[in-house]
Amino acid sequence: MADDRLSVIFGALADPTRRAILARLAQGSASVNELAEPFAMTLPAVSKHLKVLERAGLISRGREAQWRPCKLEAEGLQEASEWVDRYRQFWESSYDKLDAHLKNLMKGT
Amino acid sequence: MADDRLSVIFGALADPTRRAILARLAQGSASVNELAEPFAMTLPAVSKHLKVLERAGLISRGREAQWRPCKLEAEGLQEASEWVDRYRQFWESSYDKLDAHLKNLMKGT
DNA sequence: GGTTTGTTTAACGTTCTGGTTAATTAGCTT
DNA sequence: AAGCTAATTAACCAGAACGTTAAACAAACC
Repeated sequence: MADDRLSVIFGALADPTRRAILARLAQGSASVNELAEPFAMTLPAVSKHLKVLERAGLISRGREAQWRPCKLEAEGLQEASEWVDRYRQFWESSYDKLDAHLKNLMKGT
Repeated sequence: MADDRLSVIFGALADPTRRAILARLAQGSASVNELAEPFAMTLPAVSKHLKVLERAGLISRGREAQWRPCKLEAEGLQEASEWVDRYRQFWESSYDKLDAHLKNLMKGT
């Protein structure tokens, strides 16, 4: 994967485990063990995912005794959103959207 | 990369060449050769990128004589946007945002 | 039918990813 | 100091990603 900001961010989002970690962190900070718990993989694997997320600016890691609490970070998400949003006008006016809308109308009657 | 919808979409976006192709297609359909022109890579490489984008539902490809015109497709972009938007409330209320806002105010005076 | 133009497929090499196990670091507890 | 718990690092492996060149396919053109 290329190492420019957006590639790193989207690359980080391109994994279901990492997206699940973000979803979990949206409800509040958690330790590595807590984050790892739902997954059928070893701790080092999760640790690597966290490093990827951190590099992408999607999480940050603190330090509290021997725990390394992770929290969701706005920066990366915001950058991703800003990029995608540049295309919003495109799909909002697209035929697909119109088509879906029409189908919905017909289903309703 | 995992093969679930979102991973495929974000994976496709995690490459500057592919994002550049999407940016180009936002201004209208183009043939493979036209799309390849700005890049310092061979045609087969571009062809592969297009296949990735197609698989992600970010573009579609038609057929016109020996040309294979590509056009931007709303579907994939929309899905990406919907996912990211679930976190919008998060970063919009974040300290970072507030901080940036305050800095802006101070810069303005 | 042969050539030219546009594009894809095949085969291959290198680097990156995502996982493993084993060893290590860091900090608390006794 | 020894031992426990939390987490990371190191070394390794299989498979995927991204590029190459060479060959094949498709459709127009002479």
